[in-house]
Amino acid sequence: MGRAPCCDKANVKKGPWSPEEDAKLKSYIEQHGTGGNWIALPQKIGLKRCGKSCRLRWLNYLRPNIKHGGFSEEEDNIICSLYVSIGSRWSIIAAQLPGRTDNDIKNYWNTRLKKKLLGKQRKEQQAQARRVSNNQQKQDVKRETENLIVASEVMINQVPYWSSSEFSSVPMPVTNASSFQHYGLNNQTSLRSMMVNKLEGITFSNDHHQQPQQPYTNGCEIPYLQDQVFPTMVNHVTVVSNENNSVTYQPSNIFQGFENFPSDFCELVCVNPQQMEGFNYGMESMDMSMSNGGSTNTTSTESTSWGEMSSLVYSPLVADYEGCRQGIIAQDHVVAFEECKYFGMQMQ
DNA sequence: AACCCACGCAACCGCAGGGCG
DNA sequence: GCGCCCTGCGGTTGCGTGGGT
Repeated sequence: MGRAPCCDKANVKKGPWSPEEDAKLKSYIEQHGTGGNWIALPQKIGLKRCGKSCRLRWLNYLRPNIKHGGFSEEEDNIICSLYVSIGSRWSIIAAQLPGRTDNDIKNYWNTRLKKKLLGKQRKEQQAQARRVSNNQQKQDVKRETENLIVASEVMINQVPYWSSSEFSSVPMPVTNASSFQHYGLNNQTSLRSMMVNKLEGITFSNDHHQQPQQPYTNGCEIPYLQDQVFPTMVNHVTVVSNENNSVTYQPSNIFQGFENFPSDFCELVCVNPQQMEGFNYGMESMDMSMSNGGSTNTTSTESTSWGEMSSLVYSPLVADYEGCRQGIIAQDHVVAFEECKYFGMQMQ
């Protein structure tokens, strides 16, 4: 017993649409609308097409104000930043790009942007491999590799770090994809306003070398960056004991709920973990800490200043891409990404 | 000129989720 | 609560085309 077909496949034409079919469909919908029933539409028009096919044709091609090809640098930026933020949620990404369809963006990403970014990433890796020639750097690589192994094991086992007994008593912040829907964050404007609202009362510091404890309105504190090895997707929450014995919680894993987060990124993390440094909390103007493998140990002598981190404001994968770098600077096209990170911290 | 291959794009397929009886 | 129907979405496929040999 399979699912009933949506149409009589024997009497349905498949393949490319002819100009006549396009004209029929377009004129009918412009005059009568879809009637809320795509399945019945082709019969009304006299088209031997599946209703789903009609819908697709209309949405992706015949609909007014559709743009095809010729993606601008600005659109590239938006796509990159949103992909980093939410993954392959093409319909959401398309909603931020007037005149673009999810199918178009998906194709554009798969055929161009992905290759472009991965190509740059590989070049970076090769260049870095050449740079790693002195002993100190070799030691760094060894250390980071060890951390990668630990992180990779966790990722492979898919055991959320917060499920460990170590964190069992810690109220874990949760952010997931549905959070966006819950807050009606279906467009950039609402995302932005949401962010603005949430940021009220928060003081930002541009001097990342200071050690302020920026109080949050919800009582959460943002500790000074004390140590940093390399953050990974599994390395997002730390309990930090401060000098005054108060406890602060670090931001959450922003990918919770994004189980299908792009494999490209997993690949990149595994291949070149250090490249992912700063990926998660690279908010340029917020003091947020990185910590070591989710450990509560904050006594490491290794440290990375926010001055360094600010150069990794964004996923290096994307940051490698000049267009996206510009987008970061402009701060206009990374709203969703920042909010993903921000919600990871705020929605506790 | 013929063939091969890679690429880009349009379209298809299957699944998930919501609405409704 | 259950099942059916429909829509929407994301992944995948297949065809057309252009460049290289």
